Amino acid sequence: MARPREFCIDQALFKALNVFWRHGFEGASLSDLTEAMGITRPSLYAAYGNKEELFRKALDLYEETYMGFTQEALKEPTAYAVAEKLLIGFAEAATAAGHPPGCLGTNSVLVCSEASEPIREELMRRRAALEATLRRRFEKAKASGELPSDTHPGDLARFVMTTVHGMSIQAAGGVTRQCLLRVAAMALKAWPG
Amino acid sequence: MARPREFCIDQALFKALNVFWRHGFEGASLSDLTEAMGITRPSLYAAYGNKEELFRKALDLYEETYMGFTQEALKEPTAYAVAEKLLIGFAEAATAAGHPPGCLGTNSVLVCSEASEPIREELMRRRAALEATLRRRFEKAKASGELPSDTHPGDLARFVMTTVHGMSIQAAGGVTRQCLLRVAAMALKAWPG
DNA sequence: TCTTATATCTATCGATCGGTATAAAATAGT
DNA sequence: ACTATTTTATACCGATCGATAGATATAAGA
Repeated sequence: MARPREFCIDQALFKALNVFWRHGFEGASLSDLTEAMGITRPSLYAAYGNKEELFRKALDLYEETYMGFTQEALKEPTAYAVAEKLLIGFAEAATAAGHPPGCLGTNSVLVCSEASEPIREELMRRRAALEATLRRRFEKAKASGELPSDTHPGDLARFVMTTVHGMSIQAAGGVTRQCLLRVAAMALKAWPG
Repeated sequence: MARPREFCIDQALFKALNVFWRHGFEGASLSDLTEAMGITRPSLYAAYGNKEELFRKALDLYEETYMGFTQEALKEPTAYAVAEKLLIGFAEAATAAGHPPGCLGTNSVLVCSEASEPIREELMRRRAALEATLRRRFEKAKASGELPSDTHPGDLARFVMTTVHGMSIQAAGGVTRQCLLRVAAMALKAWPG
């Protein structure tokens, strides 16, 4: 009973996701976004709220679309397999064709002006959540005897996350998938036991 | 034979370095910079050129002041000791008191608007230079028999740099020095041989 | 003291930032 | 055909961006 929208919300959100991925939250201007999405500013605000909400929606879409392997990895039977799948998954996701290299989360998490602190904190929260999940998985493995009793699950989780973030930076700098996979394999050599 | 400058160029540059460190190149506005430096805009332009040149000068000062340990590390007698000193040095530098956490180079290298691409490329260049130096050091160690003959020096250098960059992100997120040192120790367990 | 040279201050530049008021265009229901 | 409702496009908002013009203040040399 009203004029229908002339663009597809999800399709335009994908375009926005790509812009954010490449330039980060602050580096992506509304002009960049609307041009890539093929819509005007008022359409963007009517459909998504504002730039920050658009970013959060893009972030959700990103996790659904590209980070699904993390939930898959956590289902692996052994802690080692979880870490392996996580590292390989990130190496592949950060270098996949069809989207910018690196990790959207990492790309916007480091520094920003004070105006974007809420976004930075949101990203840090999500990052910490994954690390905590990983730590709990490793605690379980330690309790079940899979990991040696002198293993520190928190350290192990942090080490895996450190490698993941490092790979994300390397990927953003143009390092190839093969190279990252070798980095992942090397990190796994540090596995305890 | 002219009016003397009322501020110390090096001292003000240190203030600018801190602002860039915390907010990155784009996230640091001229207002942030001049306020921290205690000078006005025209003074800044007269003394340093423009924002980009100021950043490069701050970057040089940063490497002199905080990254000296990398050159020290490269003088270590064994490849393992080089890697160890590099990892420990970064862990400590990224968490030292008196300046923002993390690494200035990493903080501005990830993403930016198209206007700051030159800065991004400069940082990537410096990063790649350190990795190449490291790789050559590991090649020497392989030739001399210190490293097993099936070792890939490029992979090893990339793995060390990946860990360093990952630690930088962790530090920027508030991870403590002790935690980072344990990450460094864990990474060294992957050492070949 | 007068000139010359540089530094500083105030005030502003054009461009761009994120965001919006307004009104025309397009649909569905009556 | 008319009304209600939503989307669209144009044109603009105040704020901030990096950068600078012009005038004033402060020194050294003649």
